[in-house]
Amino acid sequence: MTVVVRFAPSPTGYLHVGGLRTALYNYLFARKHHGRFILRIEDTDQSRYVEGAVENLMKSLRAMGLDWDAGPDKNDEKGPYFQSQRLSIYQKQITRLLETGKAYRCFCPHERLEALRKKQLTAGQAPGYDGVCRNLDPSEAEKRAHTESHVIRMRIPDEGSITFHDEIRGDVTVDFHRIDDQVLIKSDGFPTYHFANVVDDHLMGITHVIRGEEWLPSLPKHLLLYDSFGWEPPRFAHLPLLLNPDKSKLSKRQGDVAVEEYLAKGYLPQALNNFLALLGWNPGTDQEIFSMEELIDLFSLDRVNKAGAVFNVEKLNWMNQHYIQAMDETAYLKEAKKWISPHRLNERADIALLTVKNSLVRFDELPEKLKPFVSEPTELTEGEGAELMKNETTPHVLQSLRETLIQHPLEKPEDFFALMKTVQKETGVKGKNLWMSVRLALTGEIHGPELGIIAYYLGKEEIIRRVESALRKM
RNA sequence: GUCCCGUUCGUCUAGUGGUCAGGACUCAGGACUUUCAUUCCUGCAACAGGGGUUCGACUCCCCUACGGGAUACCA
Repeated sequence: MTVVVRFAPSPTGYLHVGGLRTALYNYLFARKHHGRFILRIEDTDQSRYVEGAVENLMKSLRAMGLDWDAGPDKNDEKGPYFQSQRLSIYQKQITRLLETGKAYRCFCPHERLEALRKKQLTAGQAPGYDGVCRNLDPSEAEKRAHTESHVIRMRIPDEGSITFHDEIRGDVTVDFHRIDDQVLIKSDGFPTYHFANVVDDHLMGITHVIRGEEWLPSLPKHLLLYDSFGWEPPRFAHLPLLLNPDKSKLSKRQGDVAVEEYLAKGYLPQALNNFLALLGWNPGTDQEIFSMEELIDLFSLDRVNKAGAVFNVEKLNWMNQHYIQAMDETAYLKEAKKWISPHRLNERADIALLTVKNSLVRFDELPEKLKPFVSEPTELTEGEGAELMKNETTPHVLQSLRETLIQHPLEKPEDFFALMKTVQKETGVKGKNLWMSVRLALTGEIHGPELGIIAYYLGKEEIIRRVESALRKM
């Protein structure tokens, strides 16, 4: 049997990191089993239509390297892959359920149900449909359907229970009387999630439904639907949720949740994938860094955790830094140059970029990290730097450096060390006093990359200019 | 309220009856270094509670507590 899985987001505007994790697990599972990975857009809620959301979703998915075998832009005989374009299919299928009495038309006005709900809630009862239209005469209902606004509900058995198997959670049992007569077709003719989902999963030949845990409680309804149709249900795996630091379901309010935002901050797709893969799954070894190939090779549903996982940015940061460090020079330089404006650096840009490579956590930090190279030192009036500049040896050091510089070459970073050696000999100043004076004169900062590299980057003339400027301020 | 799911260091996790409960992130200390960072070393830190079962429970069962999810003509 060929594995067929799907990622079925509703287009709400952007790709949520939780959604990405679900997509990733589906993708890994599909690739591992040489199966198919399908992208299906669940746009059955007309009121939630967001312009450009689907394009945006696909863009993020592509940026993350998750390619699908069929989807909105890759139609085939099982499509279309927009649920909003499959209305006739749902119409046809619901008829079967109506005919067998597994579903019925409900003409209850919204207001009545609303009031009913309220009453039930205040009475401390479980809210649910009271079944007024449950036993309407089908032919009578059929007639009314032409003129009256209505929905179609599924008929849940009055008694009994259902036990189902989840690949991650094991066997779960739910009583039928707990389940409401779920709406299948809304009054606007669109299907609800439950109906469209089951119909599409079956028609598209989905073999494994891998989705978030929030769907676990409604699985009985879905199973009942498969049963009503006489279809064999796929296997199900409900993934633990991604959590905020306070353990609630990961939400926008408590930090970034959009994949595009992480990308915009300079997190690498590989790092984000690696990080997300480990949030709820691990291969049982101490390994933490995985290529996509390794993840595909090692992934299995039975090693997915049951408990929710807090999305810990600290760990993601560490991982991203690791991935940046691991990039080869060419790849790094290519990426880094996307994050700086081209005119900020001189012709020795590469050495500056390479120098800050190991300290980068995210690429959006690049301009800040490059400051020691590009910024004009500002006058030091207070703080540790100002104190050091007041040091009486400082002017001597700078004078000496200026003269030495004129007489010696500076064609590579190492030349600067030789140069400083000379300054040390001539002034008798060494260690921190020597180096800090120069660092402050050149960058205006007490911290920064190795001075030899900064000096080489700046070049003789610029160094002399800055040294003289510093001397004038003293 | 009701139903469902869950619970190992602060966080991500390993662990499937006998372990000094392991690793990673964070944090602290140290080494290296002209500074910061990187790197390396060391350290702090956990089985929610109570009952069983067993010679023996983090591991199995039950209860409680806590957390989360679901209870929509949203997905």
